[in-house]
Amino acid sequence: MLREDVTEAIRAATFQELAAVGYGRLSIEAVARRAGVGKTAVYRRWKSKLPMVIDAVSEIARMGMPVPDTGSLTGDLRLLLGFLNWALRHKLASQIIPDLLAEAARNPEIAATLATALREAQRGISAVVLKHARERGELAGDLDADAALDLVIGPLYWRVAVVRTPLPEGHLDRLASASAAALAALSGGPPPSD
Amino acid sequence: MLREDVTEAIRAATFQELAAVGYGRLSIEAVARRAGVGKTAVYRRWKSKLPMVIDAVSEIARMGMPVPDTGSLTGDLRLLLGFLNWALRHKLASQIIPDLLAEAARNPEIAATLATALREAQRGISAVVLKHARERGELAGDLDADAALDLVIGPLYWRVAVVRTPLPEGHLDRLASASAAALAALSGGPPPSD
DNA sequence: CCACGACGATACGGTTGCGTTCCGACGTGG
DNA sequence: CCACGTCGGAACGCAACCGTATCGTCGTGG
Repeated sequence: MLREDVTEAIRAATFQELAAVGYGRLSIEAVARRAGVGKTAVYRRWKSKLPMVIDAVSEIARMGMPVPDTGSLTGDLRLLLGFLNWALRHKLASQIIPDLLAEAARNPEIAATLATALREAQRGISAVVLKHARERGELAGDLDADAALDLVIGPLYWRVAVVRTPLPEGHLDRLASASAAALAALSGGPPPSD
Repeated sequence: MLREDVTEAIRAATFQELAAVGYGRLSIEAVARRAGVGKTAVYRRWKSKLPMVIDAVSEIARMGMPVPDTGSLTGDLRLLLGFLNWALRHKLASQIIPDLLAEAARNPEIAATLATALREAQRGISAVVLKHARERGELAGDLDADAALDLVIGPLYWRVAVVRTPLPEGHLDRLASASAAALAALSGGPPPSD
């Protein structure tokens, strides 16, 4: 009974509004205005702005990250970093993600949504990549998966979404091999002797 | 002529309000209310909320990060990470910093303030630590200082300020040695052979 | 062909914050 | 002792947004 094209227009407007003013300042009036619909259409779908935003985010978060399998840990990491860089550089995402992550510190529902939408997917991929590396003998077995994820994602997120400085040529390649070395050191240090 | 205790009360209230509702929702009325002063006292000092926030942030950002010199790269990194962890875990800072960093993507003045307040200090310390490590022969000479900073700060910031998961016992120690390995790999890879 | 329901538009009263103005109280310096 | 400027408090008109209600329109299913 609800028209899907209207729903989609509202979702798109929600993203643009989130990027423009952030969750804190986001107003349903502005979303409806931008979507070219009446406020009625919005309130008919969601009770307030929180479920509206959560729905929009959940919708987009089904974009699956590809699971890399290049044959080497450094190569897998390079693909992951490339994808992450591509996603974070998209204009809307680079504004919205840090904003929602900051808001998640105040809002448990947003935190839960982002946790399932972003981090669970990351975790699954990370587990596969690490398992392959272990099978190849590139890593020892006793690796903390969370810490490994920090070491791979942290530097690029910090650079792209926080510092927002352009990446020099070849940066992702160097980052991938540096992260591989960090993982090796973390896993007990078989290849690098320290 | 302006009473300094009032100014300080407003600054403190600004931080608490920033942590509670974020920059987007921060209102001068709420700050004055929380500080127990009249709106007059605020407008007498700053023209609007942007200069008020910038002044408060600039004020607090004079907290110098200590320059570590433990005799080893891993030890220096461990001290840096310990300080960063301590700062980021403070209740107000952990809410305010991600919020302002997200807002900085929209607001050049906030971006500039944070850049000088946070990143210039980091950069100076990073330069000293890397110089020491080079003199000790722990790193090769051709190291990109920005990339090095990403590798050290990124994982911890991601974990503490974004994921917000408790750090297990010994995590900072492992992170410090893993980061040292990453820096070695990045600098051309003399100690770890790759 | 008709009833139903979603649609955009408009208006409503209520709340919040803006930035300004005026007030009486206080305290400090001349 | 008096003038000045800051203080907290209150009120102002204005704007934005809330959530709800009420229109007439339009497309679809019965």
